[in-house]
Amino acid sequence: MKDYDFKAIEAKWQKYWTDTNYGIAEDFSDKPKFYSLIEFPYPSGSGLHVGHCMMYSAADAHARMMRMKGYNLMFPMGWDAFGLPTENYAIKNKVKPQIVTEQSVKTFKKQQQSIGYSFDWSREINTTDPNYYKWTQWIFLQFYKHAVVDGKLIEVTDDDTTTPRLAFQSEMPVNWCPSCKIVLANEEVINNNCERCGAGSQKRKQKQWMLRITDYADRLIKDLGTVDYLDKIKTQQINWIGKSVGSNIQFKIQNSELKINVFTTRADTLFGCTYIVIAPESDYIAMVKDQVSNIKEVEEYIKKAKSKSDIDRTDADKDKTGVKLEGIKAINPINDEEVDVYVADYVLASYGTGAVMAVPAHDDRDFAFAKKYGIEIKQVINEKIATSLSAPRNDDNQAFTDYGVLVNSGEFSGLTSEEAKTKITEKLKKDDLGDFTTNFKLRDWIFSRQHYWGEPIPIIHCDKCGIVPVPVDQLPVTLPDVENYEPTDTGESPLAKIDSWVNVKCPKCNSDAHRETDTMPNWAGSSWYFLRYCDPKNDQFFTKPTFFQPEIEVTEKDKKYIEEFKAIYTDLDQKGIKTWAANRFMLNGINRKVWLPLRTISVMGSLKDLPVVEKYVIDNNYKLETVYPYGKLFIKDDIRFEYVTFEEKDGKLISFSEKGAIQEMSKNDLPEFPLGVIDDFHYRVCSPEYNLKHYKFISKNESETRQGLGDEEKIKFLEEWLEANNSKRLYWTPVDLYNGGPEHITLHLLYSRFWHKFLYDLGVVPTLEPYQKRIQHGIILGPDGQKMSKSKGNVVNPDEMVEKFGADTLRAYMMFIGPYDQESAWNNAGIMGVHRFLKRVVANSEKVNVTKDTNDVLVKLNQTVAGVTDDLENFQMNTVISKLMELNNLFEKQEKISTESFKTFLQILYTACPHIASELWSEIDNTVSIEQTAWPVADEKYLLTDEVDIAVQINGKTRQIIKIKQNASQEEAENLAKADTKISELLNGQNIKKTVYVTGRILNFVLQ
RNA sequence: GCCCGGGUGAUGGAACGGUAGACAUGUAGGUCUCAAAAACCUAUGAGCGCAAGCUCAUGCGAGUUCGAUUCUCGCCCCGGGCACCA
Repeated sequence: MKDYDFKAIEAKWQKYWTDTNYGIAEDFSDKPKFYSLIEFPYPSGSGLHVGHCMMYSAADAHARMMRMKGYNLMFPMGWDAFGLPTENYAIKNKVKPQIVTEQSVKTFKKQQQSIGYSFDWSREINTTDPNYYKWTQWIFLQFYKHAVVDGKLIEVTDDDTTTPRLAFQSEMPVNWCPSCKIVLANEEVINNNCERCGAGSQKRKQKQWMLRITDYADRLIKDLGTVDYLDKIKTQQINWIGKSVGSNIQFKIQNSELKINVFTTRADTLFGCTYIVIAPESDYIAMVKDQVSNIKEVEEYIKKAKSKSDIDRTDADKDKTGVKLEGIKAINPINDEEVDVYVADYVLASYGTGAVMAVPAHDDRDFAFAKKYGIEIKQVINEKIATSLSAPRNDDNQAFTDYGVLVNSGEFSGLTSEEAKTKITEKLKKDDLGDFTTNFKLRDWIFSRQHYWGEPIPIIHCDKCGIVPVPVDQLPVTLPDVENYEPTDTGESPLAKIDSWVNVKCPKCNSDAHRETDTMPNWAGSSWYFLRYCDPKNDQFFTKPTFFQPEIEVTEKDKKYIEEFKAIYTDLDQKGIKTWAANRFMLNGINRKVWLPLRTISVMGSLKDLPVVEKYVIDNNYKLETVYPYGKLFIKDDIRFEYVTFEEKDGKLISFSEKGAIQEMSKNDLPEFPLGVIDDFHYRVCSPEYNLKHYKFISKNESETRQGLGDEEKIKFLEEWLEANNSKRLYWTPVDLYNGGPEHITLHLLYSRFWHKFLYDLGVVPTLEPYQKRIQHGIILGPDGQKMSKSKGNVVNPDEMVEKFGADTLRAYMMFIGPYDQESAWNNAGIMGVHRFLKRVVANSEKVNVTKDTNDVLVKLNQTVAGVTDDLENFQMNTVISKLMELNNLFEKQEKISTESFKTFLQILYTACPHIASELWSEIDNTVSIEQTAWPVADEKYLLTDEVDIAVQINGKTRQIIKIKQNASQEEAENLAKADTKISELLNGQNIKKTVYVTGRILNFVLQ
């Protein structure tokens, strides 16, 4: 029997892939592009984790299939190498972090290559490479040089000190980790402890660089509607941003000019307000100080509150405390009632206005506080159902926090909460005592770190000129060599000690100045790395052109169409009908595919008077008729559009491609869009202006000077432009599939989406969102079901597994271990089973011969091809392997296996186990190597077999299995079933009330 | 408290509303061996039965259906995220 010498086989094929440049993606290929991105690792000294292997193995299998399917696939790898562990190692061992990083990268790369992942090594990037971080710094400078004003990105001149820049310095109470000696971002503080080392964090005030992510908060929520992420991921992002729509309401302070501004989402409860509360840190305290008679007591309380740790402050269960401000009263602007003012630490200074109106009857927190301090509880909302029994419920021991109908609210009594929120705020607005407003939980991003191993912030401080950005042509600002990497106790970065680096001349006035010594957090480099892969060696990466951004203007005509489509889609929604369409834009052969809801195309078509969707036939059996002339490009405003619509035929979606060829699509290929009523946002996505904005690739100046040109000339201009060196980025983006860990779905994903939107506004990236689709892998636990950790001694080392069982076994086991997105525990017996499977494959290869397979084998083979293709596309990796095992088990039972069948089996096995599949293939066929072959397609003929087993049921219970022609009629089936002795006995003499027959599945006799 | 997931044999897990438990592990018995390992074969949800077969089984309780692991409602438990965010 043949030996399975995996070591020799794997070495041989890994060398072959390197020699033949397998995995290197081609820029501007004629093939359709597919950008498959996996999160790049932090190269730690301890080497690759099996969790990495899980993601790489699955993504590599998918990538290899996509290449065989004819895609020009980019599957790059790089290193997110700035960060604390490296710095800490450097401090401890007195080694340069650069050296530590280099060694770790070497280890990682060697490990990845030993498992045979087909990364495009020609695009390898490293965030610590000055040629890389030059552009991280460039982006930072753009943040500094720009501001969002009235929803539009504008440039800010260097001497402008008033416009709120997107990167700015601020004296901030920051989270200080006394152990790491570092300022932590809010997001890095978990339960008041440092996310890295677990030490308790402290509050400190320090000047920090900040990024104004809050200016993008709304768009970060809205644009989630255009991408294909799991609901779970979308909700988590939405919750994190925490948008809250409400009102600001002003309470005048009696005998004073001062007004206290409060934020509330429940303006409808304003009549029930019996006191107001301000946060201990609030600036209002200083403003009212002189009028407060018990100011000593108040200051004492504030001091105490500030000294409490966040964990005590934010524990919702703890007893509420506070102090009344004696001597002052606030005036409720809706009814001019006097209410007391309290200071209490259950109100946060950092959210809203730092002050709230308290309505104890309708808010749990206010209720608890009012009970404790004996404050009046005034009922103003009744439950809708209980309107007739208008008895107040002041004695209950909880607040009624739902919406209802207003009572005791003057002219507003009888309104619903929803109505009253608007009406009350409108009235206040008239009196200049309130307005509608929106708040976010998301805070601006603290972007400074006081460490060595990060990108230097490219800023120079000059005594005369103030903050001066480093001129772009002087980038990168590189890290100097340092003797000692320890951060200073003053909270400054170790860079501050390097005089030769710090002291520079001001680029503006040439007088003495000094460099910013803070560095960036390690979220910086990872916020745009996927762009660099597209064009990793370009030293003019983010330069011209700036894209023209037209104003979005809604015309009367547009409004009419919005109404029209609102009606249509509301109707479709109510019927529970879902619609999809793909919209593909062709630009000089560059294929940009955007999946959009059908209505998008409709709206676009209508607005531009294009007959895309002309007729709807809406009845019980929904049918959509498209009359768009398929295959024809048309040109509008510099853009070549091409529509691809889908039609449902015989339960399958048929797409009409540009060449007029009909291509079948699986429904799974298309994301489902929730069909809600079109709002302003959907309109914007749908509007042609929006899409123009998306795909306009010429500079504003160019556009203005070229307005007189004909379409042909414009296209020519575009073609020329695309040949310019920036176009690789446009060719590859957006990322079609982004694969990563669950731990990154709030921070990294949010940050990189924010950067991308900013870059989009700058006009240097062509898409609104960086990632079209995001999936995530589950975590691999140790054999004991615990999280793997060195201290628990349950770490599985991938090197050992490769040594013991081979790379193919490890890869296949990583796919087989469990559902891709769920956590799974490592099982040593499990990997043995997979290894056994591969040994059996090798054994079966000896039975390959010129022979004809039985129908059973051909049926199973084709089912496997169809099933595995589907599973790989959906990352259902565990069933990919089990289906291969099933087929192999069937092969085992055969005397001989035909060459053709075995070759097909090897092609699909190749995705998971490329080494052994390549080897066995080369033994059978030396004319072409396996990775050059086209992905097999299941033969329909074998998917529908002549004979099938169907279940015969009586009253829904299976009583017999009979063999029957696949497409037998109900009559034939019934006769055959009744001829069966068991069935006939059971049916004997009984009345058949009804018969249900599902072709090829079941036959059910209902008796009685 | 709020928002997402998820509950199926001894175990990891499969099942377009249509034969529940594929595939793998484990266990038991067997073949081969002086013996063991490896490999291979057989059995393996529970209960009843000599057998044919029957009954019960997908967290619990209802509902829709000829038929529910799958859809709907209520409840219980587990995991993840957010959490005094007004």
